[in-house]
Formats: sequence, C-alpha cells, structure tokens
Amino acid sequence: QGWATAPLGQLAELNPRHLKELDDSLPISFARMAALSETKPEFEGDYTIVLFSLLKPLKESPDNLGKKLGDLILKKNTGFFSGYNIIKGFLNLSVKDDALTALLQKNYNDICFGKKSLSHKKVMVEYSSPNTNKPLHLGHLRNIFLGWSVSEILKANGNEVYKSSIVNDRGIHICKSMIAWQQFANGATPVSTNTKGDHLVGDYYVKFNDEYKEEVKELISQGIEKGQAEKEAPIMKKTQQMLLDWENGKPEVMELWKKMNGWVYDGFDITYKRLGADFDKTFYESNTYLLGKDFVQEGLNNGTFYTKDDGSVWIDLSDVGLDEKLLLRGDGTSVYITQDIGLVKQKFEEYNLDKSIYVIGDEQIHHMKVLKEICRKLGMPFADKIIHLSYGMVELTTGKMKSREGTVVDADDLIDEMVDTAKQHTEELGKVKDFTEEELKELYETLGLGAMKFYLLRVDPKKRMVFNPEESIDFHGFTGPFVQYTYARIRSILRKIGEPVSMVNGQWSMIADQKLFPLERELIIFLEKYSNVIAQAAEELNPSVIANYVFHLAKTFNSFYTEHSVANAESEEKKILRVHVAVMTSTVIKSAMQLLGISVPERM
RNA sequence: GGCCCCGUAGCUCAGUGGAUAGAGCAACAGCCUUCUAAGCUGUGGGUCACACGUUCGAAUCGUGUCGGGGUCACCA
Repeated sequence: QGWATAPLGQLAELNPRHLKELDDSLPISFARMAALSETKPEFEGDYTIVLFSLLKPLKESPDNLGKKLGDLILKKNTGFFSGYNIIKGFLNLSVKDDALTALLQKNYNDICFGKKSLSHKKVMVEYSSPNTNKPLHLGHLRNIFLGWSVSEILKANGNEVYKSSIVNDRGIHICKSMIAWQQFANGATPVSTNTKGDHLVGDYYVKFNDEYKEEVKELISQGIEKGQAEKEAPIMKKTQQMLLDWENGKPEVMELWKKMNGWVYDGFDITYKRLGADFDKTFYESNTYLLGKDFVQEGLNNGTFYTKDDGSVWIDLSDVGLDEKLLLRGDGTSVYITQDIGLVKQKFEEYNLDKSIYVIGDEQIHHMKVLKEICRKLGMPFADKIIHLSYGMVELTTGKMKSREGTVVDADDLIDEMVDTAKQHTEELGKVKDFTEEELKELYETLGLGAMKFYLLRVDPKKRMVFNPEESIDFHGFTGPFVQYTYARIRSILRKIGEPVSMVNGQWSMIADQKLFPLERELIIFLEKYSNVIAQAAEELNPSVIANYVFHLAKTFNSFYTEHSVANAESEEKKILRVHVAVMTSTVIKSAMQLLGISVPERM
C-alpha cells in the first residue's frame, strides 16, 4: 500500500527534502510539506499539489516539476490516480472512478460499522457552572452546548472524558435572593406560585436589587453621601449578616439556603434534561471554598508567597507580565482564586487527569492565566495541563445583556420560542399529519433545539457573536433543520426501496466499474474527509468545524438529490451505488449532528 | 494608561501563506404529473478598516494608525 493509494488523510503533505530524490526511491514518506488539498471546482481534477514552495529547493520550473511529479505519481500509484494537469504552478490530480468506488467501500465499512481511534487520555471538561441565584440565560446556552459538544468530540477521538460543573452556591449574591424572599415572598414556593424554582429565586434576586436601589435613594435624600448610603442600606446590612450566619452554620439560615437552592436545582434539572446536558461530576462551591488554604502555607514556606503588614498573603507575578495577586485576605478568608487552586489539585489527583478543560467566557482569560501561573510557581506538575477554552460573549443587536436592565434572553423562554417556531413551520408545511401527539411533540423539540444548538455552535467559539432577538432563529439555509431535513429525505428514500443489509463483496464488484458523475465523485471525496474533520475539531476544541462540514455535506447531497434519482436510477448498478452513497451520507450526518448534541428525525 | 482579542458583501458568519475571496439571510428571476420545495438553479452585491513592509505570491505574516470590545478587585 503506497501513499498514492491512500486517501487524502494520509497524503496530507509532501516534503521537498525527499522530493530531491525524484525517482523510484520516492515512496510513502515524501509526504510532509507541500499541502495536498482538494481541487477547486472550477478546475479539472480532485486533489491538488501546490508546486511553488518546492520550486526553489529543487531548482525546477513549475512545468518541469509538475510533469516529473505527475508522471511519478501515476507510475508509483497502484491505480488511484488516472491523470493530471498543470496550471500555473498547480498540479491537479484526477482520481479513477473505480478507485473512488473502492474508497467509498472502505469508508463505508469504517464509518457505518464503526472504527475508532483510541488515544485514551483522561480529560475533564468543566462547563455550565451556574450561580444559584438566577436562571440560565443565552450565554449559558453557548457555554453548555460548547462544553457538551467538545466533550463528545474528544470522546469520538478516543479520550476518556469526564463532564463536570462547579456550582456557585454560596456567597453574598445567594444571600441577596434569600433575604428578599424572606422579606417579600410571604412563604411563596414554586408549587404555590406554579413557577419554575430557578425563576422564582431569580425573581427575588431582582427584587433585592430594586429594594436596595430604593433604600439607597432614600438615604441619599436624607443627606447621606452615596458611598456611605450603599453600605448603610438596611437590606444590604441584613444580607451581610446572613452571610456571616451562613458561614457560622446558623440552622435557620442553612435550612433556608438548602430549601431555596433545592428549588433552583429542580429548575436547572428540567432545563438540562431538555437540552440533553449531563454531568459526570458536580462540584459545589460550598464544599470547595475552603480548599486551597493549605497551599498558602506551602507557598509561604518556600518563599513563593509573601505577607503584607495587615496579614494578607500575595504572590508577585510581575516577572511573567502579570501583577501582584492577593491570595488570602487580612482576616484569613480566601478569595476566588485560592479556591480555584484547591479545586484544580483535587481534580487532577482524584481523576488522574491528562488534561483539564475549563469552558469559561473570555472575560476570564486573565484570571485563568494567573491561575495557571500560580500553579506553575507552586511547582504543580499539572500546571500546563490546564486549558481555558474561552468563548466570546453572545451580544444582542441592542447591546450587551444586562440582568439589571432586563435585557437578558432567558434560556427557557428561548427554548420555548424555538420549539414553538418549529411547530408553526411544521404545521404550515403539513407533511406529518399522521403523527401522534407524542411524536409531534418530540419532533418540535428535535427541530427547535436543533436550530438553536446549530446556531450557537456553527460560529468559532473564540469569537464574539451577535444574536438578534427580534428575528427568530432561521430554519432555512445554514441551519440545523436544513441538515435534519436532508437526513429525513434520505431516510425516506431508504424506507421506500429498502436499506442494504450489508455490503457483500459481490455487490461491490458489481458496481466497481461505473463511470461516476461529478456530484457522485464530489460526495464520495467529501465523505472521505469526515474522520479528519473530527480530528481537527478535537485538536482545535472547535465544534464549528463539524457544523460547517455537515452543512456542506448536506448541501452537496441536496444538489445530488435533485440531479440524480436513487430509487429510479438509470441502471441497477447506479441504484446500488447511490443507495450506498445515501446511506453513508445519512450515517455521517447523524454522527456529526450527534457530536453537536443534535438529534435527527426520520421524518419531518 | 499597560496587556489581550476583534475589524471580510446591507446583516450573520467561513476562509489564517496559494488559482477569479466564499456561504446563509435579505433582494430579484426561474424549477414541484417523477425518491419530502424546511429543497434546487441562476442574477446582482467586496478598496478583506487604513498605510507601509516581508514574499514568486498576503484577507492570512510583521510594524504603525484608526475604530470596537475585554481585562488589569481584599467581586464571583
């Protein structure tokens, strides 16, 4: 098996050093440097080698080198390429029809009957990580879809993945909801008000802010200076007292805290379940916030940390371009980053991780850099295995989302809206009138969530993105439902003519010698790329690579579908070939969409 | 102010050293007696923010300018 019979993946690059021996000794490994890519549709050929970078080291003209290389490839290959052309420094190679059919067969067996590479790294992906004082919003959705999808992509590349979440369940902001509930709710519960628990608690968090603002205004009108008023507002003083009571474990406070957090978890569970999000491990900040104090002592002992006059503990990171950072307050209490260090260590030790990925917004880039640097200075061996998968904020066309100004897009509301839009579209088209209530409900969820997940995952995670709440998310074009529709169409064909049970060799030899149409060739070559796409997505921790690929695949299939009939193909051989192309397309679509957390319907 | 990210069609985004810069939406014109028209085909739409540089070749790399955002908490 020479390199020239190998598909694109193994032919990825060519190396000028080996190319120097442009003769019979040039086999497999001359493959490192000049990119082999797909030929652009406007030129003849399937794969292209760009010759320019090879010209200088080899001291050849484009035409000479192209001819030499082209001839050599044809001579060396065992039946993969049929010919080549050279245009302005580009060597375009054409693949033989029967080689493509063989390629289809190979990939069909690999993909349809499962073949997985296994790297067996242990990876933890921490995502979602909500506060328990308000419901999930659009920003969380991007985080959740991203974290979940990256986890699945890593699994598909053979890693052992633990999905985790750290719940921010303590602190002054939690007490704010609690105080407001005590003061204004008259004992209202999710059941008594028929409200989802996280929303109920969130409402009191808003109520707190309203009341607080009122009280500050009142104090200022009495002639008290602003800064002072903000400290003196009665509701704020009560809240601070409650935080102290909580830390001292005062029974009534603990009871209220457990009760209200319980409501929130019930609410989150409903949303997570609907989204298909799941976690192998949930950490609670109430359990972890005291972690990390040990390291402070350790760091002090070995001189990494130092103490200031008031007893507070610091680290100086100015040698790596960062600032001084506080690790312990003068009163001995820890800050956020101290807890983080403790949790990092716990994670790596408990799970024996090779990598720990944090899905956190890009406003915390600095924080994560500091965390990593402190771990490094403390000599922790896993410091470099901490990876911050940062993603850009979702902005609205009307500006940023701000909870205080009521411009937050609530996750549950958005899901409902998308599912409802799916319902409207489906009813208008009227294609599934025979579905039961149950089946319809499931379809609407599949389509609505599919549209939403695809919308948020098709963009490079690192980039900020804009969401227009006025226009609902589309169901046409570069969308989840478009891809889902393509899948449903293929399933429809297969229901009609029957799915091939297995592809026995006899069948393959029967179809081996056909002349292929351009769209048939294009699909086979494009399907071939799938395993590379999964690998690339894992390497970049970027689901949008998959979203772009699967859209392009669906698009190509739809063109094929319009141009060529499967069921009424012009010959039995064509029919068999096309059925297999269709099955493989549907399998890849289903697999790719699954990696994005999107399911595909049999009919829509 | 220091550091980091971003600027591509009217809008939302691909493309990060190679051929004439691509999709989707929006606009316009076609295509359902034939496997699902949530589809397909076509048209119009670009100073790739700007300038200089490196290179056979730059949206892509470098420097500078302009514009937008983030961050530099005894907040989490």
